[in-house]
Amino acid sequence: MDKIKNESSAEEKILAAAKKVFTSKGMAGARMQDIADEAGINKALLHYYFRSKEKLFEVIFFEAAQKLFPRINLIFESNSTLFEKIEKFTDEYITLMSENPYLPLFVLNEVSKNPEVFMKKIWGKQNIPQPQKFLTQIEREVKSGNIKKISPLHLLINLISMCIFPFVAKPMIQFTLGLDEMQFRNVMEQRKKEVAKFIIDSIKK
Amino acid sequence: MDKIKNESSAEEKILAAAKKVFTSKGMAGARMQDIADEAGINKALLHYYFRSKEKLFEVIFFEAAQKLFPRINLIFESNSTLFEKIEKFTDEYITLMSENPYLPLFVLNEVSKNPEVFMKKIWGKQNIPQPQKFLTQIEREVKSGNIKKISPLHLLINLISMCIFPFVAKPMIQFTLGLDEMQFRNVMEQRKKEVAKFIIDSIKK
DNA sequence: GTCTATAATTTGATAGAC
DNA sequence: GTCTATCAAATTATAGAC
Repeated sequence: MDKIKNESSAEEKILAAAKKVFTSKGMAGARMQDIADEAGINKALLHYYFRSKEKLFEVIFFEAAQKLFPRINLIFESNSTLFEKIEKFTDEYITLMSENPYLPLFVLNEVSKNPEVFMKKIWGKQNIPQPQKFLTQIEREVKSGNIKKISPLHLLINLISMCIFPFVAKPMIQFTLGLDEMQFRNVMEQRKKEVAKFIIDSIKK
Repeated sequence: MDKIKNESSAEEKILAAAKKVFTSKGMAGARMQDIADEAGINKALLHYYFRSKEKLFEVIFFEAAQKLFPRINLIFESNSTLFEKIEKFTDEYITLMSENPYLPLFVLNEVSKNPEVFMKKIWGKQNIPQPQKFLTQIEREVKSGNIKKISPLHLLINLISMCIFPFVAKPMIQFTLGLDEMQFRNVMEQRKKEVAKFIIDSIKK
């Protein structure tokens, strides 16, 4: 129970190192030796705590996937108004991505390399995003004439695209626009409001 | 999946096979044996035509990268009006991505794993996207009061995000929205007009 | 040019001392 | 729990026959 807080345990060091190596190199590109070096421990110790590379990867991947997805539901299923949901989503989601910039590309890439496994293991439970309520709400707002006529599906895709893509294309954006780390962070900070404003401007009457 | 034609030369068969394997598994995950099998030839022949795995990868990667990027410039640097450029960009770009759905994730992923090499080798020449003209055009339209006040930078990021992201997140979107291949294609076809309309609705006065 | 066989290297995983 | 040493399998690359 009484752990010295400054020193993390071997298991914690391994998990932190594995997260760093897997998210930057991917499952196929990561080396157990890289993770051991990064954790400052021996390679054999990885197998002592986590049976295999695949087991270790799954721990990191599922933690990442759950960070990326389920929070969407909390917003979609709340009782806020449409505009409130849009503002809340952009703010919270871009905040989350800013804290884990490598996460979206890592998860999307691994998912696309193994869609079947992804579906079964991650969303076999209760984590499936249920955008239906959000889609229905948009349709209702359109029909009641509160917003312009727009496809709920495309509005949803637009919202998510504008929040996540900048992190997927981070190195590309930084290079083409000549942004250093701090400038990139600032631009993402601005987007929390800019994206919501952009969307609302497009759909409000 | 495309069958590799019997009458094409060995080199062509290898390139087609390498494209398929590399874009689906990435550099680290691809196996020379996979490529040889896919091409219907022997593994040694890969090394006869292309010295090493890395050389073969570079051919595929640079071809893919050039398909993804330089066409942007043609639109950005044309003399069309802002609205025309937006409509042209969404239409042409989504068409291009629909023809190569695996390309964006492949390129973005490999770029992020090696940003330095990417910068030097791909854009050391004349292929660097020059969005400056487009950004200036937006600023001019804002100042002259033709469109709403908006950050040119964020408008550019929004435009590209909405065009490319759906292909990066293709498996995720298909699963959460329950779309088969044909339905996904149809949704992307709709987006050619929907995205342009969405943007123009947001910025027009 | 294309193949079979094999070398050389990398890498995930284990054995066993402490 | 942690280490060193080592195995076994996978994988890139080459040699040499045809």
